[in-house]
Amino acid sequence: MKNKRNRLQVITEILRSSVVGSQEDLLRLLSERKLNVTQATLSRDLKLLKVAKTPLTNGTYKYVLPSITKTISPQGTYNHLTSHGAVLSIEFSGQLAVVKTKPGYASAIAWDIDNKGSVEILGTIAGDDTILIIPREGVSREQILELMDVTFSEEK
Amino acid sequence: MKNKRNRLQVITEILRSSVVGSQEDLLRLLSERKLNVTQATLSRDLKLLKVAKTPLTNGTYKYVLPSITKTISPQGTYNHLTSHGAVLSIEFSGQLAVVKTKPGYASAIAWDIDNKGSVEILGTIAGDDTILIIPREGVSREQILELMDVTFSEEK
DNA sequence: TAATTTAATGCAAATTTATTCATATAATTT
DNA sequence: AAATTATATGAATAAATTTGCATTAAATTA
Repeated sequence: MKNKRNRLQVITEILRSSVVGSQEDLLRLLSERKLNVTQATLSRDLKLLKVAKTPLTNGTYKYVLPSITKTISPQGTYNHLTSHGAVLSIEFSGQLAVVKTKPGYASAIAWDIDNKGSVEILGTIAGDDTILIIPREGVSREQILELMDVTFSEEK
Repeated sequence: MKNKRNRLQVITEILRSSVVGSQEDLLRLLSERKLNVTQATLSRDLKLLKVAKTPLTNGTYKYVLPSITKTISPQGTYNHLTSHGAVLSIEFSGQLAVVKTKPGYASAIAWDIDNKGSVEILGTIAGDDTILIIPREGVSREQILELMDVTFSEEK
């Protein structure tokens, strides 16, 4: 149904603010907020959000969210972009964007990005399977995502 | 018995260098190295080592070591690291770290860094004798140095 | 609008992981 | 050294998680 987006959001909020050790616990916390799903759905949600289960020093476990920026549009543009082709993921660190590609594809893709001639992007550096994008100052992450989406959705 | 210490060591080495998605897989990899235990023991070992199970983008899972390896934490500076071997220097510029290596070594070393699977590092780009390391947001220079130290001081 | 495709979800089975209980080995104490 | 205590481990089992299949709702297309 259409609660998914919201549910994912609530899950990240919960995991950010409390120690949850099992999917059943999470299930309870969700139902307290009137979100009723089954544990199976939760398993899929956590997989989607890339939430890891990690042991704590006190002998229990905790579900932990991937570091900060990853959750931008879990379903939106960037899946679109990564679902097909050689671009595997895009993540951000500060002003920079890091694009992961299939091995060997990076320079080819970087060329595409460069030749798009967007003012938003100052330049790129490509390795074998990684591209570093240096955006111009003041350019937002969303703008970059948008740009990448446009750049790569054409050729699908 | 008294193989425990050794076994834990081997487990960390395996997890550091390959993608392991289940305890059964790990079981197999261990027995290839003549270490035969049951899954129960493995579960305890992983708990002890605080190894987390995290979903990957490709739909599978991976066991990842905690990033701050407190078990072996040599506080030796990085000349420890650079004193022998192919890594010549590490310097920082803004958020980025630049590693200088002997000519030709960069990609090999970058591979090691990548396969350490540390959350702190978003990705690396290697040329011939230079590696660019892109740390995740909020990661300090000290953390990177520490990480590099652990990665390269241990076995080599 | 009807037909078709796609996405979300529950249920139940399968798989994976954690734990209980029993036992053996090593370490410590008397 | 014997007795006691602590640690490590396997076998079996329990608990937790993941997945295949079926179904329904939503979106898309004809």
